[in-house]
Amino acid sequence: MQTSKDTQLSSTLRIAVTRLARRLRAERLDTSLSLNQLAALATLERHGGMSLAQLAAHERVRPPSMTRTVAGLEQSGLVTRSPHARDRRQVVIEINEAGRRLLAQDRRRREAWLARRLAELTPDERATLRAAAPVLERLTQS
Amino acid sequence: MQTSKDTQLSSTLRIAVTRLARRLRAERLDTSLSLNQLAALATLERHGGMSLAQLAAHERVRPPSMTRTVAGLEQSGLVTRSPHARDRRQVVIEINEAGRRLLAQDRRRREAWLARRLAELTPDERATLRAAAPVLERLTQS
DNA sequence: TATTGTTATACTCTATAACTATA
DNA sequence: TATAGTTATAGAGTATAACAATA
Repeated sequence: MQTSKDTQLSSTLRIAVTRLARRLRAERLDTSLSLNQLAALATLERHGGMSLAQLAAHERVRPPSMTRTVAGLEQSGLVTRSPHARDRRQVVIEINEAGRRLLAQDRRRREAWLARRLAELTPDERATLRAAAPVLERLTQS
Repeated sequence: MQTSKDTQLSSTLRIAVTRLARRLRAERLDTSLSLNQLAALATLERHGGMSLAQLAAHERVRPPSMTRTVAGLEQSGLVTRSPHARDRRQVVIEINEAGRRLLAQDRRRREAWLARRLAELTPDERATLRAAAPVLERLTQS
């Protein structure tokens, strides 16, 4: 019974989470930045400055691809590139203030969409989601 | 207060759902099919047979792109193409048994990963998610 | 004449291989 | 000699434009 219930929970949760993520993704206003550029920018914000190879590894792309992605971000004035203090082969890439502003804007837009959907729920349903949110977070950390 | 809490709920939920969806996406074994082919196949399973133009509209791509996507699916033996009964300009694309089996396999794999994560939670946490799953589903329908 | 689907062609994004500069 | 990053080039995947078949 427990097993059968969890199989069903896996299924329902997978479908709901996948669809909700797709809707959220579609809400980006962006237009000028590609999804990959946006993802790289978010990684730089979250983990701080890093070398091109490290950033490429984070995003699971090859260094040549990241070279182009970063070039675009730099041209848009969202990141800075500076030589590594000790190893002059390396380049340190960091998000700047404009980059942070853009990410904040993007998040606000998606969260505004979600907040409108949440407002259509009953208070009980919202309470259920408030309880579930930290559990969903834990799922992604294991 | 309510507003502030919901702002936070939007934020937490957005992050958790986005990350969980990314992990689930990464679990596909697939290898041979592209993500777009997989998505088109799932649409055919969910909505039944349809013309190429209808399928392209569903997947938000242009007809020439869908021509190629469907060609790959047909070559892999997962869909059938047959002329429309009345309008011979149209082609009806349908998923076949092999296509359904492949989708079921793919889902089982992702759900197995999720079930393992769920098994690591406490019974209370699982109960919380069971209550939340239908609410999350409602969110995507509004 | 309008519509469905395909073919021709170009653009974007990614990859591997070759190259430059540093270690 | 090995490593970090860039440049050269090729392979997916998508798009618009032009075309063939049918309505």
